[in-house]
Amino acid sequence: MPALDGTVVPRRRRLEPEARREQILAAAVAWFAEVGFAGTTRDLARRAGVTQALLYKYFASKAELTEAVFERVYLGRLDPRWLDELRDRRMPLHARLCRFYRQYTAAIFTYEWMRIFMWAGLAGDALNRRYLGHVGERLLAPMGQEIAAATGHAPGMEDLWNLHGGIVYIGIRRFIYRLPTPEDPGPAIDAAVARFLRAP
Amino acid sequence: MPALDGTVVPRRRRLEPEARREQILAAAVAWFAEVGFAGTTRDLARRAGVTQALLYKYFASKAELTEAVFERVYLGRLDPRWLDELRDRRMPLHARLCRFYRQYTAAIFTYEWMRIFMWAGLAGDALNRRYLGHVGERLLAPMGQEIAAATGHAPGMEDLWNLHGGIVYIGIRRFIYRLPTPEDPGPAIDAAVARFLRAP
DNA sequence: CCAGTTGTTGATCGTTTGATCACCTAAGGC
DNA sequence: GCCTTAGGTGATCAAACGATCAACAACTGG
Repeated sequence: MPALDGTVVPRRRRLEPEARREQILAAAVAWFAEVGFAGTTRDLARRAGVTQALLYKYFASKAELTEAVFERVYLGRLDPRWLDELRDRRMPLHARLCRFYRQYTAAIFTYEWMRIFMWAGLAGDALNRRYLGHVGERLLAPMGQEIAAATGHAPGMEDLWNLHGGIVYIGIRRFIYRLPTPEDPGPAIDAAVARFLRAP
Repeated sequence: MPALDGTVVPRRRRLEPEARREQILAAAVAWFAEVGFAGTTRDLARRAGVTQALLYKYFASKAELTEAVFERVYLGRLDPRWLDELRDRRMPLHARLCRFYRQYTAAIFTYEWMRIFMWAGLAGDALNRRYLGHVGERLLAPMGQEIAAATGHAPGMEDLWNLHGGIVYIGIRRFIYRLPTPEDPGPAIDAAVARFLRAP
């Protein structure tokens, strides 16, 4: 089909199934992050640049598509090396905590992750609670052990959640409430960690 | 209409418009808090114990109903006396901050408020940002002045948001993520305030 | 160049949604 | 008791929703 400028503009572009599925999934992540899982498949298809019917060639239902969005967003987000580095006592505790939270926030302070995590939390998704259970047991608890070993005083889990929440709240302010926040959360993280360690 | 047990069960109960509107609004707050504003008017009506058509005798549209839910949830939630008490220097700073955050969390740590606030935040509601702007300018900023006056060192706004976020995150864990938290947030608040004031 | 494969589409189905209507009936004044 | 008022209901509409299907057309191998 020749366009006005003479170039050929095919109305349909055939993609390999893998590429097309990836394109739809990426659009779904962005779309559901913005409007939540109540967003319609028609608007999603328009945003992805495909027809609504095509969605159902790659995902059997809307539920299966949202499931794929969950997996994409959650999977591989927590780097197992973080725990090893948290426990590497060759480095001062303060530096380890700052490094961890800079890495952690670099991983989750994205528009897609923060918002989909919050949508899923409100919807009562189980994956959400499992993720936070993992954070508490596999990250915060060991972190508490390191703090106890270095300072001689073991913080309670509620103290650790307070440290964690104060830092994560930066991302909530920015991506959920769309309030202005420092471009780089690093200094705020350092200050929060310093305050936390200064206390007995 | 006589029921099986002989008592008269009127199929329709007439209520004064004020009482009926209040009943619907209360049900709407609870319902939208649970499932978000994408919840259907039919399910809401069933929950309120009225017919769906009746909703539209008291609210012109679903948008007007959600607007009323917003007002109900937001309005009068911030007590102006809190600011006065924060500035009352006859009491030690530490005690003032603890008292404030105990009152503040007592006001907002409810299933309805926390969840509707989060739903509205994700939806991009303007009332949400206005509320948090108010918190920053009318509560956190004066709080910073009091801390500066008492300790000789003025905290930055980002530090204050960190204190605030760490405490609010208790409510987020409980009502948004449905994770177990201490029944009484008081001790955690005291500890967070103590840590914050101990730092220079 | 052509035929077969298959990625893609427009049209459409049944259901659910917000919203409206004519009609019904409970309650209060006489 | 009766009649007027007004709170409440069942039925229904148009639009939007998730999902399906036959038909189309872009690419591949020959």
